[in-house]
Amino acid sequence: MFHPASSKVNFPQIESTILSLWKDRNVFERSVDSRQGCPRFVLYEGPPTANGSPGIHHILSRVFKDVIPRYKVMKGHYSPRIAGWDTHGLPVELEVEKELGFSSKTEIEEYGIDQFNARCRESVFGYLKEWEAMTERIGFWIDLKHPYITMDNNYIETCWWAIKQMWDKGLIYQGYKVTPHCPRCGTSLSSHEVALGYQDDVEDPSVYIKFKLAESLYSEPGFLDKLRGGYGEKVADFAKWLLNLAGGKGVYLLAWTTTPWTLPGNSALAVASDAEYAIMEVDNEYLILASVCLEAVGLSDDSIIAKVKGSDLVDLRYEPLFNPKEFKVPVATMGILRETGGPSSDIIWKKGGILNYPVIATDFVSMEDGTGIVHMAPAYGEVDYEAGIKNVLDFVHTVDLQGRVIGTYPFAGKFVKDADPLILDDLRSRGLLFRSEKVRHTYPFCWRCEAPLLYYAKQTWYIRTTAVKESLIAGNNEINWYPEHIKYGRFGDWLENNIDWAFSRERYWGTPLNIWRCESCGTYECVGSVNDLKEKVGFTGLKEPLDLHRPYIDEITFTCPSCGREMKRVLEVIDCWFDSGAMPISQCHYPFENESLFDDGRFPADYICEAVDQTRGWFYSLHAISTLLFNRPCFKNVICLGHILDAKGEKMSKVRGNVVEPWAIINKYGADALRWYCFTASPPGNVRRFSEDMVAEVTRRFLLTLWNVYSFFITYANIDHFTPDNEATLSEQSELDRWIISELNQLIVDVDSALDGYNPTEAGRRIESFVNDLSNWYVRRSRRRFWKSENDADKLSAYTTLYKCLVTLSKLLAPFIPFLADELYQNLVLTVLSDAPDSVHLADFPVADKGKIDKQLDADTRLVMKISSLGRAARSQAGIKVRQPLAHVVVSVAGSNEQRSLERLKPQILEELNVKELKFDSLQEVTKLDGHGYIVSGMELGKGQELKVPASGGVYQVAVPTNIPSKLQAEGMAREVVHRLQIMRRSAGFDIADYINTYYQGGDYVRQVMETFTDYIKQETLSRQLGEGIPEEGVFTESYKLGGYHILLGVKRFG
RNA sequence: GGGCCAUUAGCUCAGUUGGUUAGAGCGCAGUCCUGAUAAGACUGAGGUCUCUGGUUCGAGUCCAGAAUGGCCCA
Repeated sequence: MFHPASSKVNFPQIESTILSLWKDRNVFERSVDSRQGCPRFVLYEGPPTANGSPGIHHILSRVFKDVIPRYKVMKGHYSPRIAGWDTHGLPVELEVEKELGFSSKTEIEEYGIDQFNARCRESVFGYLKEWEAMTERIGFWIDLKHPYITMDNNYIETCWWAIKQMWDKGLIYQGYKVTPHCPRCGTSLSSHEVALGYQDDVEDPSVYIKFKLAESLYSEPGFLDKLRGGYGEKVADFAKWLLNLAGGKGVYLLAWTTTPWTLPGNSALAVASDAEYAIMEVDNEYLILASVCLEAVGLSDDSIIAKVKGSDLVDLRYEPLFNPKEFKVPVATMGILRETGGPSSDIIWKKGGILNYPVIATDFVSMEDGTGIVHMAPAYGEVDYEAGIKNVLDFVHTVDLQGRVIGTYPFAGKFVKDADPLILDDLRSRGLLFRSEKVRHTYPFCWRCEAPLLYYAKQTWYIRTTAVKESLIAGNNEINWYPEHIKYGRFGDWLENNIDWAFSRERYWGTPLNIWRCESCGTYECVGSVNDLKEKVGFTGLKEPLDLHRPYIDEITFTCPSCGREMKRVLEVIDCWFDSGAMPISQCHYPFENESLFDDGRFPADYICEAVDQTRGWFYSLHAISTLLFNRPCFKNVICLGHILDAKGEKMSKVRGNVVEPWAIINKYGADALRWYCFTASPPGNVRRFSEDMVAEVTRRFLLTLWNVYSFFITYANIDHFTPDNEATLSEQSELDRWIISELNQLIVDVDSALDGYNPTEAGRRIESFVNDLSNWYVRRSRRRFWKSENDADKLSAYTTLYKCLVTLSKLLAPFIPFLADELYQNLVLTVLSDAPDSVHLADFPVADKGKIDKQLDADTRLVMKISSLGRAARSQAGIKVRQPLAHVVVSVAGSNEQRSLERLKPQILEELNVKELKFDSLQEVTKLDGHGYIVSGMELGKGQELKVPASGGVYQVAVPTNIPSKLQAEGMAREVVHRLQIMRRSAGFDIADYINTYYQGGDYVRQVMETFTDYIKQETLSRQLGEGIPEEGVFTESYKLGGYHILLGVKRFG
């Protein structure tokens, strides 16, 4: 006996039972261990940042991570799966800062780095629990007991080893560059972090500033001669000409900017040599700007006094808007670089500056926006900085790392964005602000704290990924991407445009950068392991228990091998993307342990899966580190998921309040429903709109259909005491059974190949369509076979067939909906076969018996369905219920082959359409029957009732007769009576297998029908007796009017 | 400004190398069937396959351009 399976089902409840069953029997561990010695299948878990609750998008990626290894295990692979947690980095620090109410690095340092990091460590564990609970609940099988944790000493040590490898290959360097800097977090961001934080439609000032030509300078005695000597005839003559032209009126160069706060740092103006510039007279002043920009700036051609080339303007001098000397900010002159031989190029700049304020020529001057004259602040722009080096400009820092204006400016102490209006006011009061507007554009913000990023020149550590660019690209060629377009699209493009990885962070909670520097002579050393460190001469400061984090690591010093003074660690920690990208080796503490990593199949991974935002995140950091260290990719296959939006197609965010709470969905519909939705609702690479309705729909459409088939089977199998017997060979298999078995084997082939090709969506949809056929054709057409009283070979065949389908389905579905699949398996298999594996997840994946695939039969059955569908339509049009038997139908098909096919499967059509005979005729003849005693359904009639005969195939017409012989009318009446009695049985609360006595009262016609069909009625309704006259007591009665005749029916439980 | 993806019924999605009348599910209206009943069948309404060109005997499908949306980059 199987355990009863009610058609009323509570999936979440079933799932909780299965969860405890898995736990009790250690099913996950055993599913892994039992495959030891088999070929490996390796999943790398991209570690989630454990500082927030898991969202619906995490569930999406986790179930996609789960389905493939589950499948591979059932296919005979050994697949230990190690969980991982990303514990470092700004996200964690920010959470703690929020708790403590901090808003700057100073506060953290006053609080104490040791305490601060201790809280970070704690905060990470706080979220682990919820993640573990969710992971378990959705059936994501991964070893949560032995996860890799990026903050573990061993993990850090491997990262150190990796950095040391790169250091030894000369791939690590320190650059003085302009980097995107977060003034709140006080650190630079890498380009992939910047990519995470662009915001559209940001409002910024759009201002046009007048830079006054340095007339006073030019009028100094002897200056022009000096110019002539230093810069040549042309420069001096042009200046002289220009001043004469202006005739004492002010001459201004007009420049445009959206960042007024950089104006005090200005030290040059750039023009395009080849462009034409116009000298305009406006309001009794002279303005210079590019001719093509006149219209955009709102100036008319009429005011043009003269036109010159950009190259003419080069080396003109102008007056600073704010003289740095006056406001006491540091100034240096750029351009003298000294190679120190170390990893860093020290830059020796002349202090004090030249303060010459020249016009320079560059090749990046845009004519799209602005005036064709670009304001240059070498400290606050990448191109500005490079132009500064090239043209020996002054380098003026007017802002500190918190983004506050320094010096003695009237707006000193303000955050740059707040200083903007004050700076503009100041300029306006001096008549230097030509126009001030607002612009909306895209601007980068910190991906965590949303502070506007400032481009800021400072020293940063880089990994020279550009050195291995060709290898990065070559390695990518070996990776299978799903969807495919990512490979040479988003990811490939990113590699083609590779730039060095700025990987140091001036922060606290992260893997400390393992570089020590002698403050005295500037010698650098990179330390590759804890032992390396301990062996250093003069080593000091290591405390037990070992903690490689700041501040403890900062206290470790050793003796400089060059000068004998003290080596101290540089203060940076590393980008947490480096942590996660190093996981292939760091999770194993390679090479300090697990040296066999590369020989035993643990590297590279067979499969990884994350959302598309990881293209420049984890996908890249994995690929970069692997290529830098081993010159090969570390993953073979990757599914790249699209983002999840809300039901309206809007991005989910806490601010909008449209975030889906995964627990609510799971508690209501169950994890399987959510999983099935994730797999089948839309292709994984696409953006998807999530809504609860969709989960409800897959539950109804698929899970409940499957459950109904299962529950139907259990109900009848128990009534008939059916016991599956694998040994039994079925001699007398019906066409229907052979068909569904053929479809089943085809399904196995298709699902296997789809999963093998990393396409769970296709696989799932195939299963859906099979279950639909199974339910709506096989079971529907087989109902009578299960219901009939004889236990004959046909009935046994039906049970055996449906059993086979359900058991196979449970195995095919195991990777997708692990709970329901096991529930089915437990009851269908384990209750009868005690020596079977005790979970479906320990079973082998089904193997197709291709010999049982009969494509002809499949096609023929499709034809039967098609003809039946047309027949039902014709009946419906004729208004004749299916319960009313008809003498025959006339059918036209494409040819004699199809006719033979239908003949063979005739019983299915006769029963489905409730007719006694199947007749064939030509298309034309069948069509003519319409309206002449028949209703015809099938091909559309074209205009003028002319049949449009297609060139080939699909010529189907079905004609049903509209007049019904009295004999058949009586039979229809009998079927109607059976139907009513069945409803009454149920209303009376009888069990499905209860025997009853049946009574009736009616006129002569009723009596005649009841007598003629006594046996039939008794058999269908499990009646021991069928008698006229209703007894007084204990009988459930109903009266009906059937076909114009009154009838009173009564049922009573037998015995 | 550049790149990638998407656009097919009210919604979610199929649509094979170009080939007869573009499909399914949900939803809506109606009818039917049913001891699978929290299902099922049939019918109906609902489509300028985003648009404009081009290639072709023939384009939802191939090519070019545009629009809208999403993502990524500058």
